[in-house]
Amino acid sequence: MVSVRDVAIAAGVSVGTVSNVLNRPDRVAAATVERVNAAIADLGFVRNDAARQLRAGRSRSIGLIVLDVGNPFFTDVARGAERRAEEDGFSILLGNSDESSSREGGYLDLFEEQRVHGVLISPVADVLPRLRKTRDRGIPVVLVDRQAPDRSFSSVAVDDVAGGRAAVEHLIEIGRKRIAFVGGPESIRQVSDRLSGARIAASERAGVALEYVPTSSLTVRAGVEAATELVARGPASRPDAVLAANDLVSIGVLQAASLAGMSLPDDLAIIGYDDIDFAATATVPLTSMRQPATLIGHTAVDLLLGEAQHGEGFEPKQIVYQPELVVRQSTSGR
Amino acid sequence: MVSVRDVAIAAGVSVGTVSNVLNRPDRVAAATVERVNAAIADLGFVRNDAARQLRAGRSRSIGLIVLDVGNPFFTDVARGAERRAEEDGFSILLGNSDESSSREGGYLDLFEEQRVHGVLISPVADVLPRLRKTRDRGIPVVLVDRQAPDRSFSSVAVDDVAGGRAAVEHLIEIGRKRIAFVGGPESIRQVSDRLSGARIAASERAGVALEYVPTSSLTVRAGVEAATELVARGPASRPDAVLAANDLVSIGVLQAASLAGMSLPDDLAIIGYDDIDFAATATVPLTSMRQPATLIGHTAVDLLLGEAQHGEGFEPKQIVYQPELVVRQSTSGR
DNA sequence: GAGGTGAGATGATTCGTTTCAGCAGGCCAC
DNA sequence: GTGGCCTGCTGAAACGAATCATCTCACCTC
Repeated sequence: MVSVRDVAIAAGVSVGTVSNVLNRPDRVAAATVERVNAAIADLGFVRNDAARQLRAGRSRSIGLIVLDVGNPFFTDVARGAERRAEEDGFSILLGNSDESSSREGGYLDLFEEQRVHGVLISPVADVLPRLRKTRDRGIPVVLVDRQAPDRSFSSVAVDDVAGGRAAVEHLIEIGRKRIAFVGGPESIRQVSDRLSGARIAASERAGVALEYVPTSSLTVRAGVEAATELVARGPASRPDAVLAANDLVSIGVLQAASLAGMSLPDDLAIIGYDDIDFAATATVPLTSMRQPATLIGHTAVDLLLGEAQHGEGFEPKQIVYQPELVVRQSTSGR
Repeated sequence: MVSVRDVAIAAGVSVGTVSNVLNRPDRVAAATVERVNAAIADLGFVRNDAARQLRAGRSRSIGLIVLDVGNPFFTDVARGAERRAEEDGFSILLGNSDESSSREGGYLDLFEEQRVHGVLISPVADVLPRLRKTRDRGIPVVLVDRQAPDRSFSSVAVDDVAGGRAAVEHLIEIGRKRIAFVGGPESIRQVSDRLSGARIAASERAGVALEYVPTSSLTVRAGVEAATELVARGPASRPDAVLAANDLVSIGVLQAASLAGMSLPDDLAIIGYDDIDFAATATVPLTSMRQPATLIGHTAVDLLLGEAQHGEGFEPKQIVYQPELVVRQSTSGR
């Protein structure tokens, strides 16, 4: 492996000069810059990032921990974050917790060891104490798609209570009375917030019943399982509408309901959440609550870099976007 | 920031002993281990990965560059890779080239600077010379979903020629004569291989015409655009079947065709490629060529770690899986 | 020609970890 | 009592880049 030292020897200068060529070429005479660059190309020199980081004290990476890489919502968040990070010469390390606390913890450990510039996280459950430790070690943390109850962390979120509420209000408007909320686990804030929004909307209207149908995760498979149980009930006790905690679950519900021969949305109206690209292309195009995924990622990195610059005593900021109802066939029947 | 040195002082031992507690606790007396661990917990010591790496000469990460993180096929590959890497204590750095050579190059630079343990890449176009350099620097490279024409690299791929061929044979079997292959750019090997497989199948049957409809990328949007142009033609010159280069494109085609009021699969049969989860849940469930995505990622890491251990003179291995036709409504009409 | 200036280059030092030759002291065998 | 051999621990030497106080020297001014 060739190091700055080798380059320095080859170019007939000192290591300090090579370093200057690399980092502040304006301080070096043009002829020297050229000579050093020639030596670099010649020897195939590649900077050792570990050495830079060791010296600098921290890395130029930002850790991002998401609940599920298989969910397009999160890949969109990641894409937004990456684009913003790129602007400032940072890169994103993507970690996938798969809704598991232990995997989440593993990534936090990893990111701390890497002396990451900051951490963006869509937390599984209550890792707030852990995150406080991380921040105490000097690593800024920004919550994604979730707010800290005590406002002690910066966050970029969408108003999930309002979203759950708007979704159920829409279902009520189209005449539905027996509504099921499908999703879980409740420990995920997105789930519990959307559920409580749904409950508020339902309680405001007489004659509307809201049932909570828990699932163990937010996947297509979980949606299929929950819906299979639902449609197996008699038509009388069966709900006439489903609000799913996210689009993956709603696609599962839709799949199971069609398979059981139900007519959509007549027998069952379905609303999803996130408005991923595939919602519009589903068997019956899905009504969904749209969230500005790319923007969320972008803003989160913004906040993080701001916090990283200001250092201590930075006032956490909470950003909340509003979701938007996108009506399609699964609730409008064309 | 607390270092091994601080821990050593706190525990009343030397730095060497702290390091041994961290890495080979069996060589240290039990009482000492305990004392050191207490000091670590007490001070909140976190290893500095940069320093470890600098010493070790390379990192415990593996770089993975994919063409599109938004494509579930690649997130499945990533998941498989991650699972396998985890087993040996490695982590995956995920880079998204978005089919852009310059972004791809950027990630390669980054990974080289990080002295990554190895690189898994689904290449955009002809980066082979560049990859050779990377390997010459001592970083093993494994191609994913693509073979090196000269077998100079290890690779894990799926037989795309066979896949394209099988797909078109299926279309011919169900009586289609005017087949369009939609996808691009051709510089992506997956596209050109699937296309040439398709051409072989078409040429073997008299009276079957195959048309190539290029797109600029492999996305839903690109599929919509291409299909919009196709359906605008008169029914006589319009194809009666489409093979899309991947599922995202096929979903776009399907969307545009339905919107234009075409009856599927009667007016237009559609086959996708990859069999992502969303293929089965599309407006009209999509026939698709299934690829073992998770297995591909798993195997790629396997090969990589093997190559990394053997060092020089490692004989590259080419692994080729066979795709599998999954017939659904978009070609069977229920 | 003395004194001053500043661009350009230098090289010792630093970051935190791992490694490894070597040391202390206890124990056993002869 | 000496030599040999453990076990457990030590401390200095790397790893590669960045920093910064310091030096050199060409050039300018009076």
